[in-house]
Amino acid sequence: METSGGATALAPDHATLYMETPVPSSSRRITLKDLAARLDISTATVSNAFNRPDQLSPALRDRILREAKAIGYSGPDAKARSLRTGRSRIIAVILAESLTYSLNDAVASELLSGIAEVLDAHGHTLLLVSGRQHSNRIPDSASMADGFIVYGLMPNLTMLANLPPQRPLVAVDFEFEDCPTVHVDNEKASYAIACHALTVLPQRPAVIGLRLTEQACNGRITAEYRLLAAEYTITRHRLIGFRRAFVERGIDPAQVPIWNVEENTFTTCVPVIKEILDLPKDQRPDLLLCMSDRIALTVLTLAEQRGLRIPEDMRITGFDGIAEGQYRAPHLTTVRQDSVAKGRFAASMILGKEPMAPHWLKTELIIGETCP
Amino acid sequence: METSGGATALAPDHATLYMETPVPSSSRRITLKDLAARLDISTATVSNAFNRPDQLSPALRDRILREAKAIGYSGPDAKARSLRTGRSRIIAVILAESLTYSLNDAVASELLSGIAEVLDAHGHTLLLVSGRQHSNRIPDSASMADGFIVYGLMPNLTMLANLPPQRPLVAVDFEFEDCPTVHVDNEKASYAIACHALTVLPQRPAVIGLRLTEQACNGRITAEYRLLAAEYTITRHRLIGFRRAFVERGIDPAQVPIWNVEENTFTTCVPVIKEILDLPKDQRPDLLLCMSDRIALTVLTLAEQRGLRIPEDMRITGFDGIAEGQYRAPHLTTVRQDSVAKGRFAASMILGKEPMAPHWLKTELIIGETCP
DNA sequence: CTGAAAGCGCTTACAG
DNA sequence: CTGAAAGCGCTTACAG
Repeated sequence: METSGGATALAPDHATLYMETPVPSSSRRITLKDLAARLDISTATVSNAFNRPDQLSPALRDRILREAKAIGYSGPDAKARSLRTGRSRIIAVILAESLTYSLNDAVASELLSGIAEVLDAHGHTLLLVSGRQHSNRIPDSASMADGFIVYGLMPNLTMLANLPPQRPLVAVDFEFEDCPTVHVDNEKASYAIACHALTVLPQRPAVIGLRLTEQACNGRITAEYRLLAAEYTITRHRLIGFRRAFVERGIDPAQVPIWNVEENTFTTCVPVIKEILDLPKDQRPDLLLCMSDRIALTVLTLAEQRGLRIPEDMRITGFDGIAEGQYRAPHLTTVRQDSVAKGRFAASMILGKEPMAPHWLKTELIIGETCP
Repeated sequence: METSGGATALAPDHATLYMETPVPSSSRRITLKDLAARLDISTATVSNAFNRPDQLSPALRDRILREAKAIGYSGPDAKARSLRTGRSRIIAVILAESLTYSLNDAVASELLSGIAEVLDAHGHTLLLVSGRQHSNRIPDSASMADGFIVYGLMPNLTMLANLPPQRPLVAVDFEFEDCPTVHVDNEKASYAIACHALTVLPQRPAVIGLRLTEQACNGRITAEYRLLAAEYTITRHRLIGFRRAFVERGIDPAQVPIWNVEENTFTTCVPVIKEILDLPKDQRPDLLLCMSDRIALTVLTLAEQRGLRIPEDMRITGFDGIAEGQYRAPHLTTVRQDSVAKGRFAASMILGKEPMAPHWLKTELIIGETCP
């Protein structure tokens, strides 16, 4: 008598039972073929029972489903099905940042929510991939995806070039070759918020940027730093918008100091902001245009701790319009970009519900008390 | 001459080229078999070139890889491989809450970070599934996963019963049959923080709980509500811990009012907290034990807006120890549970790096200025 | 309404 | 070090 692999110590006792009834032993997975054999019908019919109810009589279908339940067959194997049909019903989201950062960042989380919502509504599922740790290719398992949504400019574009061919690819917030992009007009939005902020003419305006420089710079951007070209970072577009507004108001952009933070997190922002807030009063900016809400909110927190009055002592603007900015008083003056909508749209494109074409979402100026 | 589907307008010009060299036309996907045929070697050897470098000479392998690149073959198809090997290298995380909630909740995000980090380090990938929308079974695509991490008690446990058999399952923060759980001792942690809070004896202690009742209740829990049994919610354990501390300090728990919120979000908490803060001064609690940091932080924000002094007018404690609670002054007094570590451990178990056995993580009392 | 047969693209003993 | 062959579990024209 052969023993089947994985049998427990009890197996021998049940051997005769197994010999009489051809139920596959618990060690082997039950397949559609087993089910067909037990019912003495073709595998095609069993397959139809699960996938095309209209292709067989209700009575037969019922018998099949009942028997499936009885022998513990939980439906066609997804791996086999995906090979056969060529589709996995999985969409991969490739994040330019680390997963840890992305999952804890409000903007990325909102984007993912929007994507997940649409995928879910269409029976698809979301696979999370970081573009950071893996150098040249996504992990093997991710290449099962039917399509790819790429969020943010990857440090290494060869990963995108190595994606399995002929599968849809949508870029979010950056341009990549001729693949369609979902994004907002960062320059226009920044120009708008700067124009609003400059209706009250500041004595000492300043900017806190996000990853603006070629070499890492967590602090004031001095002459020795070179700014990234606009195709490498959306924040460069925001800077262009700010500068255009400065010029229009008769302020020489070259005279406006720019600080930079390397990562959009509380921890990374704190030292830079402290440096600014601890400046002597006559050098401390009275207007701070921040390139994200996370930065602006951190300014707000630290400024309050120092007893600064907002907006009397310092006017502050953000960018993004995350929920947290509206949770507290004073409310943040900011530009809202609807990241959930961005995600929804990208997902709709990948699923073919929207044409694969560049798409711009509108932004909205939100005037709060930090810069009325 | 046959035209191949998907050919561009230029194709006819290249027809003779295609006829001379048997490169698969661009319309058909290139397979390992094609590559083997072109090199006149077996598919086994090509497969080995990608999967088992030690099984063939470096020279041959090099030739294979070079030719692969030349014809645009980007490696073995993941779908076929997963069928053949039986493994997908995908781990599904099933979230009891909606994806939108989970992605925007700090505790869930930290858990996911921890999971992603470990999966990534072992070449696995994370599939996100919500346990909410789908009634009885996970979406088909999710059943490709090699293992399942389930976070939080599902509204419908039959989904877990319908998971493909014989694949590892780890529960986080709840108990499910005999599958291993990663969790913290909520009762003990709550007892500890309540003991700390009660070292200063309050006049009017109160509790803000999270989903404590059988029927939805967003407000004060009155006699008509029944509390959920402890097996249905971890917050019930937290309440038990609080009550034990009350009793020890000579406070009758039945005299301590309990408010409840239905969801751990700013928006849902606000009306409940306003109700409490707007109580006449002599009825307003002077100690508020909150069952999450999100609740406690919202109390803090709204209390400050009303000009209440924290902790003089009201002492506040939280639960979870999310980063946001330490970003602002006053710092939150809370219990830190290391959700990242929880995620790491659950992922390690699923991958077989840790024994599949119940695991308790320690918690840590953090004493901030909201309840010194 | 049902079934026989081919084949999706790979990996893996196994033999040489 | 290399190759011939089986087969993972399904779905899909196609024929009846």
